[in-house]
Amino acid sequence: MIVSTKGRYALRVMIDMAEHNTGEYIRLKDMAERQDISRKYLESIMTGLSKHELVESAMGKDGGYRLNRAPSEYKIGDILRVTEGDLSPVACIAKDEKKCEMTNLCNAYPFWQGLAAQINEYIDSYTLQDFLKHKDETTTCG
Amino acid sequence: MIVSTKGRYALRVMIDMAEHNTGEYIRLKDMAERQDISRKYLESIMTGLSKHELVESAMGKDGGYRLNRAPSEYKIGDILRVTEGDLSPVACIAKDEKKCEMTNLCNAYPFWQGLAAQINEYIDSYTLQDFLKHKDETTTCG
DNA sequence: TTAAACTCCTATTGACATAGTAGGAGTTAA
DNA sequence: TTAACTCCTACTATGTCAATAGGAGTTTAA
Repeated sequence: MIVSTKGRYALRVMIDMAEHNTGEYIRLKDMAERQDISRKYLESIMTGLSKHELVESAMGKDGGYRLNRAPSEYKIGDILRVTEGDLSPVACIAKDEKKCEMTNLCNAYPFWQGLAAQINEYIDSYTLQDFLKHKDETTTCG
Repeated sequence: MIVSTKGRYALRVMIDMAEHNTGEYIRLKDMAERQDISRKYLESIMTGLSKHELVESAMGKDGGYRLNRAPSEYKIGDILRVTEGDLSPVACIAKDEKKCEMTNLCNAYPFWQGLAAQINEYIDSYTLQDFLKHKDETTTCG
């Protein structure tokens, strides 16, 4: 599995935020309820998104999270890469993998690189805007 | 990770068999040594490939495994799907997954379906023939 | 006919990642 | 000052991965 629950939740929540994008901070509690995700678990996801500056957070009463930029400025790839850490389809491609000593011998290596490129190209070809209900009809998702 | 060690080994071994494709049965021991894979672990991989009729096996002395058809008749996707079982990039797309009750609500679902389609298209666009050293130069991998 | 060389089958194991849970400390606006 | 939040660290149950282990069954050649 290339994208875990965490990544799927992150995407859903970001869509949720785009749909409720009034400029006000959105309460974590509300997002958790709408998306049927445990409040505690969603917390850890939002912290990650916030640290990577995909969202802004505000503490205290009337605090919460809000988007940083227009929905069309969020590539889905950015959201997934931040929450998942690594989207490599195979271990021997992953960044933190100690360089596979068979790389030069392995006929399959370029094949895996090509697959990774395909995947990143796809997920970077959509933005949050594409997931909004009243979106531009010229782009359809999937 | 969409493709585990098992799938990568399976591909490497199938390439190995294509490179030593004389019509004779190839000893598991030899493949394991050439590819630096544990004999016992490779056993379980070969059993799977054999059960799905991607290779033929012969027991007893001078037994082993051999390809069933020409290297150009093996789509990489077939090899990977058989050994990995499921290549879905996300759990909510997987065949054996109990149907996600949010499917109709979830704006992201078609996006994931599209990603799965991309991946399958890519891995089905190559065959074992593309990995042979003296291959036709018009197709290059990766 | 016997034994070598192989495939085939069913556990078992250690390591790691996933998907949360738990509890509380810190922050801010009303 | 207190309610309602975010933020932080640690813990746990479950499952999958990547093997390993041991032996049963099969076939061919000497």
